[in-house]
Amino acid sequence: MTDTNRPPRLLLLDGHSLAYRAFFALPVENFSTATGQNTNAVYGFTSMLVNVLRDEQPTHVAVAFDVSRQTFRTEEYSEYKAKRNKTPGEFSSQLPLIERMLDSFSITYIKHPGYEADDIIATLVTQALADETSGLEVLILTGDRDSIQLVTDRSTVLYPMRGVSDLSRMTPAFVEDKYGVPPHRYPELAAIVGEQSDNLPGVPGVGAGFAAKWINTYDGLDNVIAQADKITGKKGEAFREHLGDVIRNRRLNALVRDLDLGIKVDDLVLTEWDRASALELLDELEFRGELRTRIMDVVAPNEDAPVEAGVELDGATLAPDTVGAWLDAVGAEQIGLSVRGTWGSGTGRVNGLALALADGRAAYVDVETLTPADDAAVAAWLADAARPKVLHDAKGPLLALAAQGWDLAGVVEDTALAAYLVAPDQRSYDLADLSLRYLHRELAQAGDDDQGMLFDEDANVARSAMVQARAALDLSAELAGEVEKAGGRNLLTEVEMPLVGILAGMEKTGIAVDIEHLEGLEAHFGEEVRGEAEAAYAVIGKEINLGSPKQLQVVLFDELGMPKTKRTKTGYTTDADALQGLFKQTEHPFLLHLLRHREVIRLRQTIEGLLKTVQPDGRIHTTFHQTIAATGRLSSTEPNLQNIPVRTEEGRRIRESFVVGSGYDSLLTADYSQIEMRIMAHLSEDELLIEAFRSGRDFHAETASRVFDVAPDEVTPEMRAKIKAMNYGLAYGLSAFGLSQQLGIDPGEASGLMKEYFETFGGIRDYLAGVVDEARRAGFTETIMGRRRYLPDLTSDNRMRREAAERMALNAPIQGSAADLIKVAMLRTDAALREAGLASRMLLQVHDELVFEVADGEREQLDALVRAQMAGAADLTVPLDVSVGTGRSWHEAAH
DNA sequence: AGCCTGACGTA
DNA sequence: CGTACGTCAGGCTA
Repeated sequence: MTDTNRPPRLLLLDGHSLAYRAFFALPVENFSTATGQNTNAVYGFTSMLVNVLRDEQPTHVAVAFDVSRQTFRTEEYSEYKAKRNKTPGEFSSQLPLIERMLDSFSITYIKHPGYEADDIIATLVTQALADETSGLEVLILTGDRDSIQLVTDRSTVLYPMRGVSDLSRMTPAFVEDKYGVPPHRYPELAAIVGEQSDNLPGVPGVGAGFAAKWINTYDGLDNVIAQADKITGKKGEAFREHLGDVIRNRRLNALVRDLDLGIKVDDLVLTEWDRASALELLDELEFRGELRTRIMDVVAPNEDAPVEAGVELDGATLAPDTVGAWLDAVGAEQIGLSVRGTWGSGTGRVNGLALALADGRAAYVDVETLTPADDAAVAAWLADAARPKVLHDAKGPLLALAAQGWDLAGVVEDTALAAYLVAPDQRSYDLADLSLRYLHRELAQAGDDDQGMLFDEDANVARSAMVQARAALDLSAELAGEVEKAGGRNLLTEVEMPLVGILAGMEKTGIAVDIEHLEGLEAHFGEEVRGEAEAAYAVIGKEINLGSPKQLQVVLFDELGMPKTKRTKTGYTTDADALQGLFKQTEHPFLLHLLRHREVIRLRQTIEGLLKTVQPDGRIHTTFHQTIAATGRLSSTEPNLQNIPVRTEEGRRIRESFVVGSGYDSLLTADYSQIEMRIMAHLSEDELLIEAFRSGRDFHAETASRVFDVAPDEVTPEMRAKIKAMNYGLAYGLSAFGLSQQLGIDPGEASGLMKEYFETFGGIRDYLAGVVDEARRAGFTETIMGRRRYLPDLTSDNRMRREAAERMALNAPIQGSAADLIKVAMLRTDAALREAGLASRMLLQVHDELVFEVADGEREQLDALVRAQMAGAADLTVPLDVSVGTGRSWHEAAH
């Protein structure tokens, strides 16, 4: 907890020297984003900064940077710092990122042409210490020893000892103890000894010990120089010989203390930081986990800064039998709702409900102590569509409430979905963040006594729930304009929000599992895992962990001397492709056992994972996430039912375990065929492609016949396979190299194939190029329904980043439009099921496929209904082809 | 314990 | 040097 009366403390950082240290301390290969931006220096610098902010609680902060290598020192002595390695580009590219990080923390950074960061720091220290009445303490965090001269009773240097975590606290006593001279004499000592890192040679053969002795004996370097002939021995001789160097060193290592920075210490007060832009940058840099949390915990708003009006919540836990009256008083006003409880795996419970209004009124309903009258009032209010409610992520609450026997209607805004449409790549509009901001303000306003209690006391469960309810309401207002601007209103109210109830239903229903069948498979594959492992050990004559790429590399490349495969960050890949390649070259039997071992252990793992998630009702209840995938797709977790094996025969046996539940007739699967290519045909308006789809014939064969200019019945399987790969790869931004890899043909042939393809389908070529151009211009891509994805990297100077963004720009409208389409299909199907009064139900969505459980006697009707609703989900220039199958299991229902 | 990496399953 | 996801085991660092 922060102390409002804490003493003023100025923290100064040498941005350049710290970042430079971090750059060499942290292995660059372990710190880079998916797009190739190195981040080790940003990471290390930020980590040091945040730790010091946390541990030292400064009130004022500034970061100084060097502008360039050219300073008055290099003018005076051209060799100054010349021995330093040429600054690597991997380092320089990170400096702007550090500046952006500081911007978002609202921390001032300062550069001054012709001078070094050290001089800026020295100037600020001098200013800060000049006013003796202010009581300002100074901390200097730097990796440059020149700053030791700035140490006084009121200013301390924090010097990183090794890596970026250990800081040595250099007080006057510490300096004197370590170097034998007081801080202000340190540069005199350094002048004699020299400074390797600045390429300032000192007196050969003279170390810190002798230098300190001379300085102390003669009272300062000036006197040592004046009485230089009194020093005897070889060292004295050397000193006299290198006197020029010493004098030059002393002149160069003196820090400039009177720069005109145009900034005062008072200007450096820490103010509230820009949370949204910080989060955005953390996302961009892919800083997750520990550092991210540390940043969020530490860089809190400062109480001295002007604070936005805190949330004024006038509310408490409602007394028995007063719930109805409270709700009546609210009437039809919009209300923020936060549900406390648990949900998932097909069940849930509610502990409490928090309600908040824009005018500050709030209430908490403790579900444990509800009277029957309260219960009825809550139930009626929740179910009343005319009482508008705002929630953040309504699906969980919906499930918890349903478990309690309560219906939820009148949800006018789900802020999690609104935020997703505004910023699908980010997690910036996080309700937890907004609530936390509010709680921090509450803490700042509350007395010191109850600060620590706010989070765990019972009353505070209610309090924080109400704050959260209010935060949802405020977030909704904050996002409203953004949603309009992003053109997402229609998607939000017509697609994403209505989908929530359907997903909740699917999760609650789950899918039945044949446990015995799964257990049989587990035993079967388990047997083979052991067999293959033994066979593999026998071949190489020892037992290793076959699941360890590290140990495998030793065996394959060192002991068996196989040719090196493609590089990974940590060595050479042992993935299935590479192992197959190695087998072709070496025919070593170990590889076959290893590959097979991988395959069966994976199958066994999948089965074990599934078995663990089967609930007491004999069904698996996945969780669908609606705000994860940047393109608009759903994702599925715990377990992921969108990646159940299907490609191999053995994999499909796992699909046999997903079966129709008791009381139902069968499973039905319905999927779109070539949905992405159809969308591409629609968006590109390529006549030939549209014609290919309208013909209703084998699409890949049809396109192959066009590309190779042969009659449809002369298309060979090879031709078809090549064009099929091309068709699928197009929407991903496939390169000639990638295509050649996949088809196992030479890059030249692949390149020729692509050229031929694009000449045949000119509309596709123009469309793909146009999509990227337009996205670069607008800053985002758009799907058929107007779902956006922002891609700022399209204008990046970094080729890797830019090209990665270009591939995303190619793919997002296509994958995203397909996502739009199947979401609409789900809504239409759900509505039609209800309209028709059918008991059949939707269970799963797998991107282009829906799985249903068919009620007795509804098979034909459901088949027709689903076909119609899926095919009619959009009106494209090409037909939407839907294939349907039914069977006892998911496998049998496939077609 | 928590995080990262490689490997691999799906559309 | 192909987009979008989630999960697992191994192994490193705290």
